This record gives sequence, C-alpha cells and structure tokens, in this order.
Amino acid sequence: MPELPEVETVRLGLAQHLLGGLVESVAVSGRRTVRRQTTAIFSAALLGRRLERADRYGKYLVLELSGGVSLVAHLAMSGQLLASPTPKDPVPPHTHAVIGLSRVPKLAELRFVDPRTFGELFVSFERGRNGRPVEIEALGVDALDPGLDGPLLCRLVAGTRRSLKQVLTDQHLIAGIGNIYADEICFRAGIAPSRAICDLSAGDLSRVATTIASTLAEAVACGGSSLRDGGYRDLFGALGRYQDRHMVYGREHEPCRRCGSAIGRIRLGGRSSFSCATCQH
DNA sequence: CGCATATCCTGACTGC
DNA sequence: TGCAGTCAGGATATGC
Repeated sequence: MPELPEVETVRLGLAQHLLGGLVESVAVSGRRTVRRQTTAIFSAALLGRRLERADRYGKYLVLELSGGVSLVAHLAMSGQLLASPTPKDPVPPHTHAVIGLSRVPKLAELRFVDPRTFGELFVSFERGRNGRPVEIEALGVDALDPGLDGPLLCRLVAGTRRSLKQVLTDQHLIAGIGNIYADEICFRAGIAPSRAICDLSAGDLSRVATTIASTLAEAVACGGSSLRDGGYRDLFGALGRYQDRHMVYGREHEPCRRCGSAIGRIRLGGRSSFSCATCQH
C-alpha cells in the first residue's frame, strides 16, 4: 500500500533516471486508469514533451513536463510505476499504461501497473496558489514538510474531537500517511491511535510531530515497506525493507518488540488498527 | 461535525 | 485439491 515513504522512493528513482527524457509514445489500455479526462487528451498532452522534474505531494507523484504540463500519478492500493530498460521486456499483468521515452538510457518505457485499479493517472494543466496541480490543491501539509511541528499540528486540529489516527490519515490535514505508518507513528509516539486528539497536551503534539518526521524519514531510508504479498516495489522492481522494522502493523497477537505484551487490534474508521496497550496510552 | 458504511477492484489467504 | 467466502485499503460519497 504505497504511502509517503513508498511514493518518495519511487520519486527518487524517477528524479535520478527519468529527467531529460522525451515522451515518444503514450498507450493507455486500462479502462479506469485515466478517468479525469479522455485518454486522447491525456496522450496528446504528454507527447513530445520533456520530463523536467519529479515532485511529490503526499501520496501523489507529480512529473513536471516542458510547457507547464504535469503528469500526476496516484498509486492508491496496488499501483506501481516500473521502469523498463527496453520495450522488449515482458509487460507485467495489469499494465494499464505505457509511456515510451527517448534520451534516457535506463528507461525506454515507464509502465503503470495496478491490479486493483484504484490508482489513476491524469495530466494537469493548471497550478494552484500553493504551486501544486489544482486537482490536488486541497491536500494538507506534506507529512515530511519541515514546517509540520507541534504548534502547526495544534492549529490543524483545533476544535476537532477526532482520534489521533483519524487526524494522521486525513489527507486534507496531513498528506502522505496511510494505515500502516499511522499505526507505526502512534506506537513510536507512545499514544493509542483511538485517543481523542483534543485530549493531547502541547508536548504530546510536539512529540507526534517529531515522530511523524523521524518515522517517515527512516522508512524512506529503507526504501519503504513491502508487505507479505510483495505488492510494493520501487521503480526498478526492488522490495522495500522497512517492513522488518514494523513495531505493530500486521502483528496482532505477536509480542511487542519493546515490552513483550501481545499486540492488539481494533477497528477504527473501518480500518484495522494495531497497537500495544502497555506502551501506548 | 463526527462517524459509520458503501463503493470501486483483484489477489492472497482461510475454512470447510 | 478446490471452491467459496473474507480481508486488505485510498479516496470519495452518502446517510444518520
């Protein structure tokens, strides 16, 4: 489930290997892949353009092309962007879009693979005031933004009675954290995910803010998390390594790595939440 | 406003 | 071994 660390790992790969590439061809075969515009508009907007920058806002990848046009990718649950050195490499199942490139030796094709089809691609022609494509203008502050500190968190959650986990995973407040990292951040901050955020002290919120930054930075350094199904892979197909450092996510009934008590699981907002009742309050 | 639920979808897993 | 049922969840929409 690509969250910020996984998307950032893909972004780093794109920034390293894709910039300077020229779009030679665009082929969209998935029915749901491009849904904000016609595939004709999508393809025409990309053809002949040069890739100039790779950005990320929350879980969204934004490839900036010549002419002020952006290719936006959201991987959602099962999406992958995979580089292919030659067009002759076998195309994986569930490949919904293929972008042919020239002038970049390691990347003849960029492929969008997405078995569950929750992900999407679109082209954006307009920038909002915050410099992001207008379609994702409403996203909250990026979870790795250095400005996300205790006081800002405090302002963001003023007047809400929602739980810590619901705030962490609300992309309109903080962008980039999903179910896995929310649980990991709650554990590392020593706070129960179900705890009402209005009950937290300023010190608690500052600790949450620093824990968001340190947890995500460590996960990025590990290349993100690949779960049992091996769903997430980076641009070149490599698995992440942060799953080996998960303290709670997916570890129901297993001993807590800090205190040894059994990890518990509850449902919160329709999603599984894993935590340690001894280490988190 | 907050919360639960349904929706989109396929693959992995579980239980019989 | 195989088949049906369940679960996984990002974003959005809707109802209470």
